[in-house]
Amino acid sequence: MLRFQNTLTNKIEEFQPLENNSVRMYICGPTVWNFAHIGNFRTFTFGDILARYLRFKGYDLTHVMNLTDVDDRIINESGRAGKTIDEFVQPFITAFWEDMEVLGNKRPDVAPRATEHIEEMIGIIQTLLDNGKAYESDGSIYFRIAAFPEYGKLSKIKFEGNIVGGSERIDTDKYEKEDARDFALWKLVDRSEPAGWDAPFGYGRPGWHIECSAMSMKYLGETFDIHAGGIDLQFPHHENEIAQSEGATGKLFAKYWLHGEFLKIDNEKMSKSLGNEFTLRDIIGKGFNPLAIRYLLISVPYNKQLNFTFEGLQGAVATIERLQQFRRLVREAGARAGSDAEVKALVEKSLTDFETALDDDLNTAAALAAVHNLVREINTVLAKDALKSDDRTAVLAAIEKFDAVLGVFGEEKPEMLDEEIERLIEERQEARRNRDFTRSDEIRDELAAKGIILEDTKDGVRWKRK
RNA sequence: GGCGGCGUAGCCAAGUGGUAAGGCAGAGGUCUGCAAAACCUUUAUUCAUCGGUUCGAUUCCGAUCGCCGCCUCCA
Repeated sequence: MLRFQNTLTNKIEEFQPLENNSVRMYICGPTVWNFAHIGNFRTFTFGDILARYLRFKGYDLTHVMNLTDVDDRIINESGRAGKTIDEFVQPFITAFWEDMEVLGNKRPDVAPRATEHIEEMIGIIQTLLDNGKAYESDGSIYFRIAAFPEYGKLSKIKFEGNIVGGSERIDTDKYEKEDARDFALWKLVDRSEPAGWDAPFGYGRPGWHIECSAMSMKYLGETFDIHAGGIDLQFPHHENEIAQSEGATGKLFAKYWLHGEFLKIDNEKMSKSLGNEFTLRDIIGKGFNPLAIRYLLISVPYNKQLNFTFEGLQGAVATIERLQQFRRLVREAGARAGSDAEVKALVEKSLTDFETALDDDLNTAAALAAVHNLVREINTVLAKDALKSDDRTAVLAAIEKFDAVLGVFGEEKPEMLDEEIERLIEERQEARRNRDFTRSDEIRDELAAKGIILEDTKDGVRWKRK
């Protein structure tokens, strides 16, 4: 029984799809104006785990993640570079999908771009104008929060006592609003500016939040199951999405809201000024295995702050190697026919524990513990050379299941031909038989330099790729 | 100032009103020509601090200290 901490209701709730077995999910994606940093990827990796787990549970999932390519920074930067939005943004979109792939995150079913959905945004804004939930002021269109009494239900924000405008903040919506809380749906711009679109209510560009309402409802319907994103989007972005969408349709927008917590670096907030803001590319550039990064990102449940340290990442590297080594050992185990009741029970228990953990609001830490427990127990059996063939099949099947959700075991990619390796190993064995350890170590070092690690066992030499 | 989260061994951390998962690192051992890998043993009388409730609290309540977040673009 899958349960989520629903940030809309602030309760742990049993997951109940709106329709039978199909689940529709929307995750707020990146603003594609630079290389995304490691904190972004924590959220997107959590989204991937969520999607994988829903499929693991047998749900028929539609997974949408948007690409924001139309905010002020993008417009300004592209204008400055003398490029169209598309020219400016395309390299970052390419880089983003490369990063996602390298981290093992699967592509969403639909990844719509804001600039390709201006028409849908205009449609929603027109509806809001028609039903009195939006108004025009100095040519721009604003959402009328006073006309949406439920405003604040997601973030539980109260406006009394909050720091309001005024201070050091420069109000970019410099036009007259009925209420300071009202937010822009459509901003009037001059035709001389780098980017703008024609709408019945004037030439301009969309406000900061309308794109997600437009794209989510286009691909998932007016009411869908899950809306997820980073905690920082809860207010105002998601709150405003609810206001716009429900204001336009009169229907519930999304049933479950899940928010991923922040990532800290060395117990400090990640920021440019502290010089601790790393892109995924920075970290991979330091030579870390992307799978280890993935492991570290999912080693703490999504709704807890994660303290990212390079010491911890180093630990994740060792852990990943242990998991991969485990799969190799199981695959290569010489097994006698049959099955052992105790081993069989171990495998079943680990699968049960794994699913119980993830059912509990996607507790990946506990799920990994279930994996590690099986690894340790089966390694003990392997050390006694006592794994039977049916159990070996069951263990490999369990690894497949774990990895369908976690994606941390990875797959090996050949760099050196197997025959070549086998030939060198044979030569080394010959040298060892002649007790020519100088030569044998030479060969071992040579192979190690090419990422081939040798292990001498009583049954012969085993090799693996690092 | 308003609202929220967190503080568990050297590090990353799960968790619960009934006596501390898991990983990394460390120590000792088995195995090995030496390694590597794997296995075994070992590493928190204690869960920021101080009070309170309770037969019993790390877990509930209050206070204090510290860290983080939202309220302003941001995953």
